[in-house]
Amino acid sequence: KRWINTPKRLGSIPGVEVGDKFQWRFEMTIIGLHQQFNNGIDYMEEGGKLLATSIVESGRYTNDGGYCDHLLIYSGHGGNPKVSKDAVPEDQKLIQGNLALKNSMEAKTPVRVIRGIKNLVSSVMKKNNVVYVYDGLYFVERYWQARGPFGNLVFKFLLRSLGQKDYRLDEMREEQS
Amino acid sequence: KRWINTPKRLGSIPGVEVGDKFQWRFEMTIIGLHQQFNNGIDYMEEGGKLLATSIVESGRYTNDGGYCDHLLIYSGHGGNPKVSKDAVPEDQKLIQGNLALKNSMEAKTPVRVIRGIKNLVSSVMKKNNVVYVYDGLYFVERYWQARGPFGNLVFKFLLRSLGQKDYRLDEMREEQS
DNA sequence: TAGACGTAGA
DNA sequence: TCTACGTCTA
Repeated sequence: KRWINTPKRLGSIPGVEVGDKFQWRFEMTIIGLHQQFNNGIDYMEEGGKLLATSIVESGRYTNDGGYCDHLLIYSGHGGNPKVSKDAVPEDQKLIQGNLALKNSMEAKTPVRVIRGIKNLVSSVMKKNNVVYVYDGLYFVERYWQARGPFGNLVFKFLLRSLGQKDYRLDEMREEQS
Repeated sequence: KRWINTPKRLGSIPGVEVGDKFQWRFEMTIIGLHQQFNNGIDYMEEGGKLLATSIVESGRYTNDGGYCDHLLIYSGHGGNPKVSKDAVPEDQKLIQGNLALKNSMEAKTPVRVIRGIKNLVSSVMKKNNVVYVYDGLYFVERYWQARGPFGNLVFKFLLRSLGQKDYRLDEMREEQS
C-alpha cells in the first residue's frame, strides 16, 4: 500500500498528538501528517477550492522573528532565487500553496503546523540537528505582502494556535551562542 | 535511535533476502542496506582503504545496455553537467565512491546491488513507477574509462553476480512500447 | 558550501 | 519539465 495515497484531510490526524516529534520529513509523509516530501505547504481541493492542510516551518524562510509560541508568521513559496532559472528573484504569486492558505483564512479551516526545532538538546542526536515537532492546529488570521531579502514580493501569513500546549517551544530550543 | 548511524558492513544484511522490494530509497537507508539517501554508491573505510558496500542502479546513468541479469555495468559518479557549476561536464576522478569500487575489485569484497525497476506491472502503483529490488551480492570484475554522453570521461564498472536468483529481472520489467 | 542514480505534484 | 522550508557526505 502506498501511504502517500492516504486521502488528505483537514484537522487532526488520529494517533498524532501535539508535541509528537519526528526525525525526518518522510516520517510525517507516510503517516499523513504532511503529505509532501519536500514542499513546505500541503493542501487539498474541496468544493473546487484549495485549502491548506499542513505547513512545515523549518526556519529556512522565516527569519522574521517577532512571534511567540502561539503565533507564527509563515512565508509563502515561490520566487526563490536559489532555485529559479538564472537566479532571478520573482514576486510570489497567489497560487497553489499560497492560494490555499488564503482560502483557509476565509473558510476558517484549521491548518496543522509542524515546527522544525534546531539544536534540540539531546544526547541521542549527533549530526542531524533538526527535529520536527507537531505543534497542533492553527488558524490563518491574515496575510500581506512584503519585500523579501532579495527584493521580491513575498507573502506573509499570520497564524494563531487554537489549542493549549503543555510545552514551550523556546525551552526546546538550545540557547544561542 | 538514529538508524543512519548503524555501522556499515560488507556483504549481506540479516533479514534482507535477495528479491526483496522497496518503494523508497529511505527504506533501504534505515535498515542499513544502502545508507545513503541520494547517493548511488555507499562505501566504508576499512584498514585505511575505502571499500564499496552497496550501489543503487536506478537507470539514470546506465543507458549502456548490453548486460544481462547477472552482469551489471555501473557508471561512476561525478562530473555531471546538470549539477556542476556553469553546466560544464568534467572528467570523473578516481575518488570517493569510484575509488571504493576499484578497491573492492582489488580486495575481492562483495558489493550489494539494488536495481531500480521501472514500469513494474502492479495495480497498486499509480504514479511512482520505480521499485527498488535487492539483487544480491556482486563482485567488481574490472573497470575502465569511457566517453560519456557529454564528452567527459566517466568510469565504468563491470559487476558480476555471485549468487543464484529464483527470479528474472527482465520479467519484472514491463514490455516497452 | 556544494554535490548526490531523491520524490511528488503542478 | 521544473519547483519544492529534503538530507546526507565530503
